[in-house]
Amino acid sequence: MESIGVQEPIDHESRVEQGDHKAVRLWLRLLTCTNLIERHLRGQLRSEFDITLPRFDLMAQLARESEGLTMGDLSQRMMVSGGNVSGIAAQLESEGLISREPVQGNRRAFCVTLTRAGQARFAEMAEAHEAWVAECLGGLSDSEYDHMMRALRQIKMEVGEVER
Amino acid sequence: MESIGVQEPIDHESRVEQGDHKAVRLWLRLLTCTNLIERHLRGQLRSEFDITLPRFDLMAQLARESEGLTMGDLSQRMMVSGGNVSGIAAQLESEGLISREPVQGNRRAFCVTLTRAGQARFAEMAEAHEAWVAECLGGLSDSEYDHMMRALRQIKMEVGEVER
DNA sequence: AGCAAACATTTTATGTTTAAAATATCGGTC
DNA sequence: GACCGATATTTTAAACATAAAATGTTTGCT
Repeated sequence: MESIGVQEPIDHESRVEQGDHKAVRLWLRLLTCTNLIERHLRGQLRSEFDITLPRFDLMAQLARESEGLTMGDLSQRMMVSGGNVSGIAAQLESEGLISREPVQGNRRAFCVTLTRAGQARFAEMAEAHEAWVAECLGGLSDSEYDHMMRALRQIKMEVGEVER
Repeated sequence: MESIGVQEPIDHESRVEQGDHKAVRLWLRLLTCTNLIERHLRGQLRSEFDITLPRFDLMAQLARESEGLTMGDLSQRMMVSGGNVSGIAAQLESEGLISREPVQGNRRAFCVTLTRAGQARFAEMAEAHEAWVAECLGGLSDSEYDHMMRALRQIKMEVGEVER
């Protein structure tokens, strides 16, 4: 016997119905797109570099700050909980890709930086990552790109206001 | 002592630098927005209804299909693995919000439906959920909304092509 | 009928993520 | 200098997520 529901390929967005309002429809499409891209990147990182997306993300933060970042900085920038960063950083440290050194004057904090090996490894990955993202998003025209950027900036602001 | 990096509010997008290309910049902004909204909804569902987002999502699928869905249908529509659905469904079932009954003619499959209690509970939550989403996305003009919807559809198609 | 392949689901092992509690440090106040 | 609230991090427990193996069912083929 067949599956009970529809047979076509289905995702968050396809199942929207009449009763749903515009905002919800947009939200589900946004969620679907982001999930699809994230899943793609995750798979590529795994198959090409045997690394997870969170680990790559942590290294990306450090690559942009040669001075290093504290655990709290990383938590904020990666938008994940502090406990999560602890775990991810522990793994990267054991692989020799990052180092955590005490901050003089504040014994609570660590200064996390990419090791030389980490820098080299990240450089490889970043190039591939950028190409993968371009495959997904590079097809937009300049105008579409600008519209998206503008709309997303506004959305970000509104969520920020709602949250307080 | 202060945090090592910048002091301003920071997220995925703010830390983009010159070297990054357009596609990456758009991707990070997309990711930031989706994460912010998802986090907001997750928190609201938790504080207002003491339910998690995955459980809400599963119930939302069922609410749209009064005939019920199989576990496989749910897995496809929620875009998560089958094993994951098993766990989430088990919890909802133990709370009496969904029921799983055998499908006549196919003893492998279950037909999962919302119980009467589940329907009532979901109706409350859906109304609040829609309002929360509207708070986040309702500020866009019709034109911006249309642009977003169109661009996202195209992105979805391109990712689909890349994936094969 | 017998058998292989596909299907629907659950189980298992592993890993991620969060919120909250625990630990330790810092800064200021009295 | 002792206390208290804020800060930085780690640990813990529970939920979530995946892939892969296991279980049982169905379908098609000979």
